[in-house]
Amino acid sequence: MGIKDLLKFLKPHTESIHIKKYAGKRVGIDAYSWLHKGAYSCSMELSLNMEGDKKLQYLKYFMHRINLLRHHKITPIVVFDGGNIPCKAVTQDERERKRKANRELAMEKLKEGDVSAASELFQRAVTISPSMAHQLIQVLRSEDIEFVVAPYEADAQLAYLSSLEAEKGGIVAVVSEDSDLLAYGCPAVVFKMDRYGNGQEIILDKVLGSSDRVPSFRNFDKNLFTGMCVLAGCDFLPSIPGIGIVKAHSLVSKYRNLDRVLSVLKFEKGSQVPEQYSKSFREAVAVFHHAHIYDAALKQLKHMKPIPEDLLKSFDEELDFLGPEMPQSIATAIAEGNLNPCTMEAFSYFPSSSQANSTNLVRCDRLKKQEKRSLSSEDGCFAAVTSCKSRKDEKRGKFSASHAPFVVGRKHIDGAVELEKLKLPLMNDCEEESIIIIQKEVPKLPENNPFKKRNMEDILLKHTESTIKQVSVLTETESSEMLYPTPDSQQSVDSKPVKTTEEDTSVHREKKMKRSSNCHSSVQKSSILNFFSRV
DNA sequence: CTTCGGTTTATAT
DNA sequence: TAAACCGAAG
Ligand SMILES: [Mn+2]
Repeated sequence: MGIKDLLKFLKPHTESIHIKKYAGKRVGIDAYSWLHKGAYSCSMELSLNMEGDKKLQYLKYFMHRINLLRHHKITPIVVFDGGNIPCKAVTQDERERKRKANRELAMEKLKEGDVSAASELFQRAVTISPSMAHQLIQVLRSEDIEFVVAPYEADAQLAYLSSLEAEKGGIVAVVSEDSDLLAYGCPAVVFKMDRYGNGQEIILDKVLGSSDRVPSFRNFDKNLFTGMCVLAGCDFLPSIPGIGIVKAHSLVSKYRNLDRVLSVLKFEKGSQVPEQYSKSFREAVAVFHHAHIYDAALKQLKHMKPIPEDLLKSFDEELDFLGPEMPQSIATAIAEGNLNPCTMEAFSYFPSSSQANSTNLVRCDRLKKQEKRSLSSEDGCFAAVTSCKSRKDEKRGKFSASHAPFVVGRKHIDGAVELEKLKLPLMNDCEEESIIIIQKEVPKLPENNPFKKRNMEDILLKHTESTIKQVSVLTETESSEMLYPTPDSQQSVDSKPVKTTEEDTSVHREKKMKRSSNCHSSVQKSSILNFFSRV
């Protein structure tokens, strides 16, 4: 989980700041850290997919913070985690195992009638499902907030954005809880930002350049710093037994060269050093430098930093540990929030059960060209569209033409979902991989199924009436000083909804519509605005 | 002092 | 997505 003990170790190098120091700047947001925090306020509702809007409180939490930044004239860029990176698999499996255990315990307690014990356990079982992330994405779209879904780790994407000029979509700082960002070389990170905008800032160059603070990083460059992080133990590679952040730091400062540190370690620790350690070590460092990220200008997958020829050779041209490459169309569909990066299913507009994300309509599968994997037929799948390269293979396997009751191509799939909507220009990506779109049978839900009833549109429609008259000042940047007090003036922040007269309300509404006049349905938009303005 | 392995917290009323 | 915390052992 991040770099073990790094933040504690860097405590002397942190500075308490208020986020308003980034006024006028573009700042990256590590979406999952706020999503997780927000989910705590409604973990049971989410886990059980209960009726009502309480399970949407995580969205309100998130937007509250977004509005805090906007109030201070900061432009937030929200970055989501994407697919799972192979070398992190063990870390993630362990997390999921614990979550499931807690969830089952919670269900037991619930059966026993012990609600408070259950809800405590549900808190430990919270997961941010892709569906939840997608609901947030829809709100961000409606609020014209920039966002991007990273192909793999958000950390890497944020570090990449930090290396760009603002004009090219870059950011000057990142708000996150994750120490990995420093290992990725992020120049400025704000940790532990609270609801008032107070946080702990670490400037990497200050850390490396400072001469008077302890621990000292004299003679460290970013590469050595990253090496120290890996030695201390990271998500990709556990540390050698007995090595923590302190020893990692002293080894690196003593030898000022990672290869030398490794050979010293092998000599001193002997058999305690795993056989594969130095290879894994080099790979982990390479992830921090060359992870796969999305280049929004080129609209394609790239390495965070280009991989030098000799480094590539030293890995025998095998970069599988970075996660598979993907065609431009897929990377873009993921980045723009149209494709679930874990399942490769298209997001359906209507969220289903937020925790069990099972009713998406379309699935997009990638098959390596060479791979002779037989197309396993998932129950309920009945149709496929293939890209041009493999179209001749259509008769292959279970996906014969007779199973495909729709046009092969980009137009329509059986009338249910238009491919256009998915922004998947399938025909462009034939060399690398073939792409298969599978349509699942639309699940037949009973009329009283709560999953079906509770979708975003219902909720928004339902609340349009009640909220339209009660516009709070949360989305208004002018008169909201009292809601976002600066540290010195932060007494009563009980942000009660500001009662407005009918007159005021319509004025507010008009303002909002004007602001978003360039876009589609302003009715729905303003209902979303109002919904997340409610207090 | 440092590392290790476990548990608890993160919300908001 | 994680860090913080705490007692025990090296
Ligand atoms: Mn991370």
